[in-house]
Amino acid sequence: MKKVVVGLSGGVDSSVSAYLLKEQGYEVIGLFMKNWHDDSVTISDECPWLEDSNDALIVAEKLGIPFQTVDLSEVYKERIVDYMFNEYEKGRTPNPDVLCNREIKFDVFLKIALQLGADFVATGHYCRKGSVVDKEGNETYQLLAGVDKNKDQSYFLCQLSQEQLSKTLFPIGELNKSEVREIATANGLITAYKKDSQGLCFIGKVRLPEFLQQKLEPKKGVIVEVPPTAHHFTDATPLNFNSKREELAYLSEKKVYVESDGKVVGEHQGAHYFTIGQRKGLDVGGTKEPLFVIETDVEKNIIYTGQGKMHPGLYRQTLFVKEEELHWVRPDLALEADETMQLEARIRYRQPLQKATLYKIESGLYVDFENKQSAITEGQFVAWYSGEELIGSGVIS
RNA sequence: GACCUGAUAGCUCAGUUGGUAGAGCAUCUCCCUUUUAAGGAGAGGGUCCUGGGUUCGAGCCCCAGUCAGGUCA
Repeated sequence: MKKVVVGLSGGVDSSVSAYLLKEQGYEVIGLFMKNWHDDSVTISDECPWLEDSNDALIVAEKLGIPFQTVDLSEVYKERIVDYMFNEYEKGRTPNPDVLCNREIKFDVFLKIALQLGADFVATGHYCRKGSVVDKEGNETYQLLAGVDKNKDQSYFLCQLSQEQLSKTLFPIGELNKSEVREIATANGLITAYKKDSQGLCFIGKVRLPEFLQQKLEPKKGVIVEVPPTAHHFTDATPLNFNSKREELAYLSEKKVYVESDGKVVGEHQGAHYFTIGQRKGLDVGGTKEPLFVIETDVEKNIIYTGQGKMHPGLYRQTLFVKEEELHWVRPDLALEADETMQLEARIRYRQPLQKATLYKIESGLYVDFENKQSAITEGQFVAWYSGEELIGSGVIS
């Protein structure tokens, strides 16, 4: 009998995952990860992890499976929280949950599971695992979107490797959320109607500026509004490029603003608390349309904004991923320099997939979108899909 | 120095023939969402520059003043 360790979070998804595995005849062990216990930074008043671990325990008892708790908060802080601070300090906008999957759930946690003698780990993610076998008989695993299109969480797993996928099961990937709740209800799992978790996994909902102030000191700077008539947007694009590379390099360039490109419209408490595309929190009124952040300069501590959702500063057609920040879930499909691939991609969770063309060069990969994208943000992950399959991902430069 | 225009929510402004005020933006809350954002819905918020006067009643009319911008000598 194959042995599976399920990460029981105290939510309905992982509860049902455990139930399904048991039904399928696996020997199931429930393991609760405690990764954070500083409640001072969370918005919710209670002590969420205590309640969650308790729910996880009750579910495990109901299912009659062994249950343990592991405290991974030390390594979580090192690999996730510190990474967050570092990224924000550099003016980038990290995605801690993508890292959490790569570094914690499918690394540290996976290793613990293997030490417990498990053949697999399982989670309550809405995604599926498939596989293809080549002529020599080598099996390559596929990361597929969850059947529930509204809940598909494949994006958060975009950094997983073949090694990690090989030891992973996603029991609820074929189900819709409503079906998951039905199963939970039908089997008397107390998590059946528990509200979906939100915010940073394990930490919960935080007010980001307050959270970041633990490490990043506030410092006053100016907010500049750049008019749509600024030269950055009106300069004619060169028509003749010597090569596709040159064109992509041009299209992927970030605009560089200086204070005199616009007028000072307000003051902020630190450019590193803001991200591109952000509207709330600028505290600048008096405009006809809302102001959106089009760029942050953490060196000079200036926030550049543009008026209206359609401001040209918000849009870019092409982005670049550095070679060292490029990851192929399907290494067998990895591009060689000068190769291209037409598929679809997204630059944030739940964004509808966008038609794009990948273009590989020695130093990295261009993702060239058919339509210009709003708020392409450094530090976030771009993930590309062929149909339902997530092929690869990378950090946006 | 004279004249003109303006002074209304945190900001930018609208306010009909005088009947105790509105819109956008901002802010807050909620919804959505296992990142950051975005998005959706709601809410709060005004000595209508000050002081007089006319009127049953003034943000709107009259007078004086203060401040801001402009024009002319």
